[in-house]
Amino acid sequence: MSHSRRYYGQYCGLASALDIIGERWTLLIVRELLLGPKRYGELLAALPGVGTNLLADRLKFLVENGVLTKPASRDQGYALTEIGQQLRDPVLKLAHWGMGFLGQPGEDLEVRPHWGFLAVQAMIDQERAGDVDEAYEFHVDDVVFHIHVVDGQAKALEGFYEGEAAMIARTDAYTFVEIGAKRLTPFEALASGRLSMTGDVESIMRCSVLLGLAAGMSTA
Amino acid sequence: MSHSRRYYGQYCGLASALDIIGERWTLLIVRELLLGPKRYGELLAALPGVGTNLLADRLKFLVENGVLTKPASRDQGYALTEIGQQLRDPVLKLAHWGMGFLGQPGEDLEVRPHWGFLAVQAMIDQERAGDVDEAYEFHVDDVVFHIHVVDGQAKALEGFYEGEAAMIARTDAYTFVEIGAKRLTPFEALASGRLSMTGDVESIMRCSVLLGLAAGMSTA
DNA sequence: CTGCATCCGCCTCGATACTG
DNA sequence: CAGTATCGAGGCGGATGCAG
Repeated sequence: MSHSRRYYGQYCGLASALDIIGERWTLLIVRELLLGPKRYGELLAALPGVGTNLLADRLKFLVENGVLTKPASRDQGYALTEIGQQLRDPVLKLAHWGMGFLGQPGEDLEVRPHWGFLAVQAMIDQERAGDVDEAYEFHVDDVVFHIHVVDGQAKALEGFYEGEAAMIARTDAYTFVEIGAKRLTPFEALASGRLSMTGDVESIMRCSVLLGLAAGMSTA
Repeated sequence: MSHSRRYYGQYCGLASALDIIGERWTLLIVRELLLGPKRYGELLAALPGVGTNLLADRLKFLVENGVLTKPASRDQGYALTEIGQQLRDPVLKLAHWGMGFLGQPGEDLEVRPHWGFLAVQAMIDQERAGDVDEAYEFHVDDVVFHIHVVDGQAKALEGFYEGEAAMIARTDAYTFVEIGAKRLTPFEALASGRLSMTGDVESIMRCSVLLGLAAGMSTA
């Protein structure tokens, strides 16, 4: 029973938030669960380097504090509660901010295709959602997700779009994140064959604008 | 000389962000600097419990990574860079989320009046900014700040409003944060004399709505 | 085999003392 | 006033053990 966890002891919202999700690994656990419920083993696999005890501790603590729910049955997983889901917005904002610090692709950095799904959610600038009804589909390695723009609102969803996507982009996880980090422009990725896109040119432009990738391309 | 700091080693925006601002105390340092430049000693005073060496380490690291600038002259302080300022949004979102976890006022919890300024910024829901041009002034202990709503945009600013505020609220730091945490309604605070308000009733209502405090009051 | 608890070496943290 | 040096305590990471 590990009592006497380190608290900041400040009557302030931020300090209070950090008392819950400020410890090492915690927000990365949340990141994984933002993409859907996951079992203990799946989390362990998605978080290389985490200690098994530490993961168990974090999960217990988050359950106790109403951020997560325990697996209901054997074949389910930990899931975010309503309160936990409310971390989506701040986490995406942090992720967006952090993209500017992504280092060299290099060596021992882990990449997972489904992180691309989070990257896209982080990159979406709702203010730039045009007044159209169309979808952009992304195939990152073996993971598929899409953005559906309708009524001036852009939503990111897992899986294929139920209908015909106005654009389909195919790439690998590494290239995808690299584009998000603006270490690589979509144009360069296309030219080097690491990215392929099909669809309407104007749709591609609208998608680029939506994701803040339009710099360096001809302005629409 | 910080050797071999702990990194997550994931090619992901969130992990990358946490490599920069994920360590203990770092986001609280950012919180303080969001309210303006501060010197080493001021930070030390605003962060009870932080070690002097740790504060120095964090500051050096944040400067090296372009989040902060060193004090330009002796009588200035550390300041956020452009990149550092971009943490405002995610930090405010986190602070807002964390208000739900604020514990009992109790005993040894530190409170600072200027945290109320951050709390207000975190509570503002821009979507609910009405189509008016008015300001709400807050006097929290000896700290004064105000919200100015104009063109459907609400801005929080330090100091007095240059003009006549449509509402003036006076309270102490503890009560203020307690209201933000929704452990206390403005109505209860008024009744117990811990909060006093002057101004137009409709303006007070609009301010309450803007800050998400209208629940339990008559809907406008 | 999955899900977690226990143990241990190491590194970070927090407090104090010290220096420019 | 603004940091640096040092050291005990405890959180972290990896290996291992154990129950369902």
